[in-house]
Amino acid sequence: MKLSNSYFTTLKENVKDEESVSANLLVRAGMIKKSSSGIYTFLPLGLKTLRKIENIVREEMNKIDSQELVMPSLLPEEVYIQSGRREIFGHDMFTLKDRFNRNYALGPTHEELFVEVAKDVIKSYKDMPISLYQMATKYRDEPRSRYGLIRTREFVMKDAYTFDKDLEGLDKSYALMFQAYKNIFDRVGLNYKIVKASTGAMGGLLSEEFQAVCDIGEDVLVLCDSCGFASNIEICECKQGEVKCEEIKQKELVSTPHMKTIEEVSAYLKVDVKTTVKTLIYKANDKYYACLIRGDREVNELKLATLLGVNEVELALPEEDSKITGAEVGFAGPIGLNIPVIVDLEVNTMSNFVVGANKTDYHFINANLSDFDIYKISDIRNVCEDDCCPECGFKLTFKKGIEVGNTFKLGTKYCESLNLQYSDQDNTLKYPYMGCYGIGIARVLSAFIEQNHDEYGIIFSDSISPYDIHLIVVNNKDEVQMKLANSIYESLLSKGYDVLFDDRDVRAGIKFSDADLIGISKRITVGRDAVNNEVEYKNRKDFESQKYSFDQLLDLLSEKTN
RNA sequence: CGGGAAGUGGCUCAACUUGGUAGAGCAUUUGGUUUGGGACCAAGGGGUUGCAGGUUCAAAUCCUGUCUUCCCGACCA
Repeated sequence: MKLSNSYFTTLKENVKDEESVSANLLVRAGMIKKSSSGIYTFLPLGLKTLRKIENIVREEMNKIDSQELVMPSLLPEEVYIQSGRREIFGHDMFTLKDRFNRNYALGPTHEELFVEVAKDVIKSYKDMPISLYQMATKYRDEPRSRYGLIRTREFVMKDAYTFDKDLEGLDKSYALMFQAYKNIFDRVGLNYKIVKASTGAMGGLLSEEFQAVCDIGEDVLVLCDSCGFASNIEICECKQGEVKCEEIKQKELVSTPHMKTIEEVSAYLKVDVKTTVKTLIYKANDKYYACLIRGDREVNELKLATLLGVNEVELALPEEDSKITGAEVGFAGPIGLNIPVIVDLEVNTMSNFVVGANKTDYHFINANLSDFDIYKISDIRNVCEDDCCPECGFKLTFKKGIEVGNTFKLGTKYCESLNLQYSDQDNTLKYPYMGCYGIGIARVLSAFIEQNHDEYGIIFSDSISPYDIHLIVVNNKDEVQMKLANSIYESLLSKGYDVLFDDRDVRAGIKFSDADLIGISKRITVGRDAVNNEVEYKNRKDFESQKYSFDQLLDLLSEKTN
């Protein structure tokens, strides 16, 4: 592609309606353009890059004999009502009506349709395993779009689904897909971690996430360098010692005027935050529970919801809190409370601690577990960096991650709710075991840029660089340079390289800066050495370029490709 | 949905506090000088100041409403 006559636009400065590095670089490099919040146009250069990622994904899917198809985005709302997921998605689902007032939805995910498609071919145990995938646009009405392409309301996802006759088959299909995912992210060149995660609204037996390590990531990854343990914080178990001091003291009511937060209370009483216990009132299915965790910890709502067997829990509103405790918010405590009290495992090891007294401006000191009734004792807090690895007891490290891929062992859940059965060898009807596997294509692109850029722009890997080679002619009015550059361009094209040829009539500095910004992995510069039939070559990530004759360069390129 | 910030030419911003009818840099057009890291000189073009009301002789500026975007939180297969 010759730049002089193509759609190409770059910006010198960051734009004001993007904050993240990747979104700014994508906009400045002329790859994307915001249409509205969380909705973007992919411009030619951006689309080309996206296609590179898609093609890697396609190749790896095809390699494991997964077959591609495409589902519609516009679907009757009924599809989700039948599977019971209309309610689960709630406001996350875009819905609309057609001219006959029929209800439609823009598909947020496609398990239901894949089951319908699978029904047509799965009649017998002999018909499995089956593996299908698509690259399709998903629509989710996110309450808050964020970080450019990382959290959008319309996005392309590769989603794959496997159907097996039994759990053993699912394990095999899952392992194949899992390896394909590793291949994909390795080929892209992403720095990623695989962590255990919640099965969440998908339900199912196992969920693992492929997380691109990145400071703006929205997930917290809990990692152990010693044994390789890796988990999303949302489901990471807290390893808890049993050591407990004697309950030697009697509880004592003390005045703590206006001290509402744990920090204020511990500072006022001059005690370590670690000797305080906070009481949080949660609501689950309209019932209230008091949750006790150490003052400096935070409740893991997923663990709490799982413990109570509900889909979600929410913190009680201040007025509800006050009604239950009889005190202002900030003074809740377990003693004398008439709702069930759930004690975190860690609190179970504490004694002689500080808690709220259910009386405004008062706390108890030297309170103990024997001072109140306990409904349940369970792990309900988030793991912290001072905790030990639940597997091997070694020190944990925390990292932030962007979820770029997710693999689920769903089990028979969807096949049951959507009634997909097959005849097994013993002539009984059974439900297939399903797996589902997603990759957010544009998220991969954004996460990659977050990880691979410098002060000048993007630094693409060879594998997802929009073009193989960026060819610059320093002075397009210089006949010698232009002639050499043109012959190199033609020659590279004929050898199958995809080349972006900057033949614009602009100053060299502009060409170099644009090249740095858009980040094509390899660069050939035709300049003053053209008279000696020499050109310069460098990788985007290198500082210095090297001089080569074109023939030498061709050899070099083919070596690198092979 | 709560809290915060911001909407002024294609982009980044100034003028707003203290009302007087919009300005700079970049981009763009023309001419000239330049030509290996975002050049310089000269001359142009381009804006109903997000939108709608209100106050006023007069509104980018003050008031009210509304829309949009970003950030923090809530939420998130």
